[in-house]
Amino acid sequence: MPEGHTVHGNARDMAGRFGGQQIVVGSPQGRFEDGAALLDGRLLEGTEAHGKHLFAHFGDDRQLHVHLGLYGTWTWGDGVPDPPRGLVRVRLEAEGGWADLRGPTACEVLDPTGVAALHARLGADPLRADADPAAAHARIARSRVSIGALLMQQEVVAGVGAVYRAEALFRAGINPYRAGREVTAQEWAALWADLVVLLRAGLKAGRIVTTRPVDRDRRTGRASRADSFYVYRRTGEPCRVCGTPVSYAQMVGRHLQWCPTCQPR
DNA sequence: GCTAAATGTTGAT
DNA sequence: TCAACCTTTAGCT
Repeated sequence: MPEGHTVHGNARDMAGRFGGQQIVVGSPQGRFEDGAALLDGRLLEGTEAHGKHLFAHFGDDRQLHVHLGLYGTWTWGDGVPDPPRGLVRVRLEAEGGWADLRGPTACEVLDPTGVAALHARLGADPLRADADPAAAHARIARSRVSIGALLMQQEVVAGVGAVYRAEALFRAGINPYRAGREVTAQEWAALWADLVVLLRAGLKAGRIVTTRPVDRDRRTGRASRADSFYVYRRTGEPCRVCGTPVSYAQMVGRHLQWCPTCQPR
């Protein structure tokens, strides 16, 4: 699931596999031929993620920027890759193996100006050491927009998507319709701290799990995929904490679930 | 094994 | 406001 934790994992994996090597860059699909030519044969100096955006540094003057969107995926492997199957936008090859990118929303080569502009419009990323949660709170504290909508704005908090939004608000006991300016500094501090915990756990596990271990096994005696969340995709099912049926609405064009008892208006 | 829906953003209309 | 992206996964049969 490509929320921020996925992209940070991509950056980590890409650096581990290709960092410091000369990369053969191609676009078997053909849609990125011009960009690939700008990177082909250059040294991959490092990678980073900011929210859901991946940056691969191919020298001082150019970076590969990728946003997976809803469908995009990276596939990795050792040795020599098979002939491309399906629509491979980008293929990277080096001694460290190969990587294929399919279905991204954004895939482009940026110069330092473009990179700076992109970072400038992205907000606090719970997985970055340089994140500025105070700046995020400054925006939230003067906004009449709901906290559920604000968490989805990448210029406020970078890396949170529909899953982390629903789950973090549940764990904080905050109703998603509450206006940003009605979230106290203390509540924001706790919410931010929890996002750091949740995204770090997601990065480590490779998938999103927000339920505490004690909450997982209580009923069935075993952990399952459905037990990974408190409310996300559990509309109408009993809240794991209080039993109230989980509510559903669309907010900012995305699914949102919450418990009307644990997260009162 | 098949179908429908999904984690998200961009660019066209 | 809507289509594109065109993969993965959950949920059926």
